[in-house]
Amino acid sequence: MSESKRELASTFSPVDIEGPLYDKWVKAQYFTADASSNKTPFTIVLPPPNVTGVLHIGHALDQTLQDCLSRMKRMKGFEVLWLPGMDHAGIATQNVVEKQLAIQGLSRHDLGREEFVKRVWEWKHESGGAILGQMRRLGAGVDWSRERFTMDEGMSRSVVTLFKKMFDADLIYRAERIINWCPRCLTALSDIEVEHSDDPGELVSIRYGQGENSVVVATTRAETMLGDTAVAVHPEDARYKHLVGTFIKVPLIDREIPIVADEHVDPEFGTGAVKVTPAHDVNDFEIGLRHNLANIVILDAEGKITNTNTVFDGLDRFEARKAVVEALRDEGRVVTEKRPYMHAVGHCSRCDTTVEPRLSKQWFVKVAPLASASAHAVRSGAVKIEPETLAPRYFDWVDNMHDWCISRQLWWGHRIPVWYGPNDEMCVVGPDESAPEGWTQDLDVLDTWFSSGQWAFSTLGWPEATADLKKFYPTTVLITGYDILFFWVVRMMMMSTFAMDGIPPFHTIMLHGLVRDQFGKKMSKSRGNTIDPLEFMDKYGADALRFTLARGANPGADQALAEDWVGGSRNFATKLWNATRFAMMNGATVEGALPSVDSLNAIDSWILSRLSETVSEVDTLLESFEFARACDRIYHFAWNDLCDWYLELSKEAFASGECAPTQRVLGHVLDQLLRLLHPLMPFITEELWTTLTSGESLVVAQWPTANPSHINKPAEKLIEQLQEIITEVRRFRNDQGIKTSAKIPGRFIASSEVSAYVTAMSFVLRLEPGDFNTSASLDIGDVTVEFDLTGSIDIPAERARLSKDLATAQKDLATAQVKLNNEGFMAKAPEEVVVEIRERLLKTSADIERISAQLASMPLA
RNA sequence: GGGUGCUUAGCUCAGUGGUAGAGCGUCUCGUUUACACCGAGAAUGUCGGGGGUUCGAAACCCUCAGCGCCCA
Repeated sequence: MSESKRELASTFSPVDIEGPLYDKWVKAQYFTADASSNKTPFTIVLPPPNVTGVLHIGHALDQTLQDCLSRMKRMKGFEVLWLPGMDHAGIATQNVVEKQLAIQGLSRHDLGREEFVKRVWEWKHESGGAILGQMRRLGAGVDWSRERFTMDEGMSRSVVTLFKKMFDADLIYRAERIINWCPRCLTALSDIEVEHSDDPGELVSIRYGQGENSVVVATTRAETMLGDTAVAVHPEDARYKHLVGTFIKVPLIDREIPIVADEHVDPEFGTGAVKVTPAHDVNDFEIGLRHNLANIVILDAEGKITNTNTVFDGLDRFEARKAVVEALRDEGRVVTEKRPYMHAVGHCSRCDTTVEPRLSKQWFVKVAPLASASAHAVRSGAVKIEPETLAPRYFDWVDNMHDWCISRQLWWGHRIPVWYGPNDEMCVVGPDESAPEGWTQDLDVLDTWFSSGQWAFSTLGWPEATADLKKFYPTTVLITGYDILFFWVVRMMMMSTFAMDGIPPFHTIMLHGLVRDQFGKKMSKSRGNTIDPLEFMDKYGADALRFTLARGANPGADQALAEDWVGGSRNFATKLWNATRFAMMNGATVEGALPSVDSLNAIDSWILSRLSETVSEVDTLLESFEFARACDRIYHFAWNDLCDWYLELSKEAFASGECAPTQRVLGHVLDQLLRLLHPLMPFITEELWTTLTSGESLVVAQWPTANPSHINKPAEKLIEQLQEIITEVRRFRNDQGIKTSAKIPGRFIASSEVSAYVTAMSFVLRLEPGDFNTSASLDIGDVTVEFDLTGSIDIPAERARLSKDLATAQKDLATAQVKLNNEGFMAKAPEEVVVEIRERLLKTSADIERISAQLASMPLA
């Protein structure tokens, strides 16, 4: 890959280098972790993407951050394991294959369960996991030798083992409850798979009963009245006290139902009386339990009215709703109708169908003990949430969790390891056990989260006591979006803590935000503002996309992303490319010892000082997950310090040939900078570094460390002075309309240390010293610059510039004076602040004097 | 309804007590042998409103307004 002294192409083309470099890294097995090493482990498990998914911009962000940390840790000498894989996404995957079958006019029932599952596996082998290839494009340095899938053999064993263990610990039970049912997917859903939105509906008030004993109830789901088994009022509600204990007739079906008193009825809502449909509403179900009400199921699995012996049987729930209201209106029972009436409606997170609360026998995880252990792990400090501002969200969730419905009426997934005997016996069958002859297995499968919740330990070989598990559990840090804190992170916490004898799955949970469009709006297909990371990688390179995402990643905060920003990062890559090219053309080298600090000029000393400061800052920032700020530091060091100033100030040395120390210093600075940037932009840094140093690979190179002996404040101060002088001269030239490229007669009159750098400055400023008659001069502090503008000086422009500077200085002076004249300030402000203000006063006074003199000596026109 | 976050330059965002910053965009000039995916220079903010604490507030406290997110 890296012949020494190879020249870099004049333009940088990401797509040409990225693929081959990634292949090189994988082939060299840099990403393969060694469980037998004695290095300190650093483990990250990749939040497993969905097997049906493609790489979206959120993955790109998530993986960029993980890759950045794991590459840095590898360079720091840790035994890094970043473990990849996918989950089997029960509903989503089944949907994909069912859609394919539908094209042939087939349903999964036509194939039968066994054949259908076989088809799903075939689909997975052929088309599943496109995202894994896309991760390679991004440069994700994961350990492919340890890739896992939630349905693979090892993980399946883990799932069955843990199910049994939890069952034996009374943490899993089967019960008839109201669950969220998707009438399209025909399966139960857990609470978190339901998304609520405020939708327009209709609030209908209906009169039950006759005359004085009638009661008006309000509902948005009129059709459920067919399943009503009570009317409930608040026990203290004077309006209804006399009716409690009496019976009333449900219209249309003429069923007699009791009027019951229940604390949970809100007397303020509607008329204060509510209809109770225990089989089709969670709250009503609770009321039903308290009052021994019958549960009458009036909707079938597909959401059609059933078993009511009315004309409504067979109607879809939404048609039935209209028809029921119509029939009630005909009977004069509709008191009021509010339309539109906004109310919260649950939707299936997979297909958006309105979810139906349904009474059904399902398997549940009893979460209370697990959730409290998970909460404790964070409260006790065993697990840290970054940024900690997001911890309250975590606690909100774990402290108020409902039992978790884990059974799904699907075919694709881990089949529940429970078998039933001929006389309603039941047993849980572990991995190496078999069910009694003639018994049949539960038809349902487990929620996908039940297996992905085990990701942190089952991927390492649990329940076997493997070397991986010993070396790499618990994992070091989990990096994921705050949006799945409740979905996945909490489940990992619960299941890991239980399975691994109380040891939580990670030391730190690092949460990042979501990627939004360039105006900060949420991306969605319907808005049409989605961003395809692959497209950006094609156009600007993976490094550019990564750097842009990392640069936007402020802790816990969402970030906006626009194509222009990615273009900007590409420009940064090109800048680095050209800077390295220029450096190599001028003999930059990493050979030999770095010259001793004392022997260096201030320019070389300064860049080494800035490098050390940058290395130290970036290291601290990355260790504390401050990706955005780390990127910013590197960007400004590379572009401003290195390219704008150091390279420019060194050009004179290169031109003169007296540049041996500078060649070595420049080689060192680039070497260190490329190392520092490698975790963020792995491809271009690798290409440049191997070319510059002939080293094997940055992936396994050592992470840079700050050198305290390189910190040189006097040199920094001096270079700042040079920068000020150069900037002032440039301003002057600009105001005088002199082209940047034009060489003009100019010389410095400087005492002090500055005088040693007048040649370098003259080179940068294109000033030619020599004998000439001064026609204009510029005072900058204690340095004067004289020019020969052959009489063509633009007086008004110069006067305007000086006047502006004068105004600024006068304003600064006034501010400083006010402070120093303030008794409170003088008495209470810390000494160093007072000193600072005094210095400011002196400097601005001197500036004012100088500028005033210049203005005074200037002709008026 | 409960909780929580945000409001700083045209846009997107940093900035947790001492003269307001970045990237992009805008304006002027410029093909100077690393780079026009560039260089030089410039403009732009009563830091959402009001009150308070403090010698000093974008930052701390109170309050109002607007926007967002999570949960019900």
